[in-house]
Amino acid sequence: MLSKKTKYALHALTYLGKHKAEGTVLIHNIAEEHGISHKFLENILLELRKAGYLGSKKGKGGGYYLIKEPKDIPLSRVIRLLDGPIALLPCVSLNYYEPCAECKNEALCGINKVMAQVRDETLKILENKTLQDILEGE
Amino acid sequence: MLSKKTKYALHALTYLGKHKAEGTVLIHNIAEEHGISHKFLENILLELRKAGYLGSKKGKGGGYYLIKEPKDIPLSRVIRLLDGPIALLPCVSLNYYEPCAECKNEALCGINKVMAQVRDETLKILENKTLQDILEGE
DNA sequence: ATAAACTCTATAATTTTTATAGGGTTTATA
DNA sequence: TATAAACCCTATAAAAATTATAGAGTTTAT
Repeated sequence: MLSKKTKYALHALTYLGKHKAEGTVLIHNIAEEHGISHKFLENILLELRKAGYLGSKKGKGGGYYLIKEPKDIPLSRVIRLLDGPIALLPCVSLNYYEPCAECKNEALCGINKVMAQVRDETLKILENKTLQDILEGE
Repeated sequence: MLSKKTKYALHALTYLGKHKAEGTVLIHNIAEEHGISHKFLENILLELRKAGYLGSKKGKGGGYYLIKEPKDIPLSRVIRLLDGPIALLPCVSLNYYEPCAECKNEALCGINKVMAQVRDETLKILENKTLQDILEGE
């Protein structure tokens, strides 16, 4: 399951996508719309900005806005940013690889092999679904 | 990512599949092979037995053994049993459904729609990979 | 009778996630 | 140029979930 962080990030991105015409949007408005803690959401938007998905304007009249096209924001990226690996095991993660302590030899591990396949097929799904798809469903 | 519980369950099932000829296998042997806590693994094997994957023999000379064919143990089942939902959000879980607090109307939620598609496609993957596939990779 | 091995439930320890707090910086505008 | 609005940043607290342990049953081969 996705963490609340990732879920809220998706809500925020969706909100920003829908309100693109308004220029900037306040954290406050997004938080209120979904009943999310303002401060918690603040941290999430900060991460999304640092990762290059959002721009911000400081000071009075400021706010956040999308700086990427919705079609260029795949679920895979948002999930990796906020939740970490998409792979089901650390030993097959492309971006967060770590060996599994209980496994003596990865090359001889059937679980490793199958999970690498699962990862590849899962990635295909998550790379092909974008914010655009979410927006089209609203 | 899978919890250690699920990961250890897969190791245990694999071990039991490989040692099918021996009749029963001791918790101890599996735990030692992978450096897993005996007691922790004990709880996991208990769950697998209650779920109908394993049989056990009590008393001296007892142990665990597979009672399902490896091809009839899909990853989806093992994951659901030990880790819970496969869906990325509670609002699209088939087996563990719960509404999302921050969502006013599921029918109008683009995230919900996309995640239902992701769930369907992910399930296809996890229902088609079985213990058999793992065993063939060892 | 005894020891081996699974059964079951409770609880403790650890880690991760979620949430809050509060001072800092920037900027529009009166 | 003072002020208030709004994002910036880091630290810490609270809550929840995961991981691990404990210990008293029960069953069974010998």
